[in-house]
Amino acid sequence: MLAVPAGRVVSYGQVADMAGLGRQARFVGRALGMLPAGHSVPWFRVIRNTGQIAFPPGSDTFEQQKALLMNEGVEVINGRVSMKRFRWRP
DNA sequence: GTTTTGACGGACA
DNA sequence: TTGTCCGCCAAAA
Repeated sequence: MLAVPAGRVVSYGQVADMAGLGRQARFVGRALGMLPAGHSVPWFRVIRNTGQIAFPPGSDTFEQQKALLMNEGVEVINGRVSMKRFRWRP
């Protein structure tokens, strides 16, 4: 499921692979953008493989996601999530 | 049926 | 680890 633990972020490819889509990460993004307003999917925890948010800095969605991630305890710097914390053990 | 864009991924510097 | 370039897949125009 798209249930990602709080304080943890997953890349689109991760979700795609988990959903069985394979390398269709784009499909995931499209599906998320197609989600209604009352969705129960933590889309804000879904970021790119590079650790950068899939939104241009300054966008409303970007700020929203950034705030949510920071709220979860994820370090968001310069519109980028410190994936060093998700690579190997800290 | 063909072309373009996209909430992307992986490799190289 | 971060930044940049190329390439892959599917949906929309």
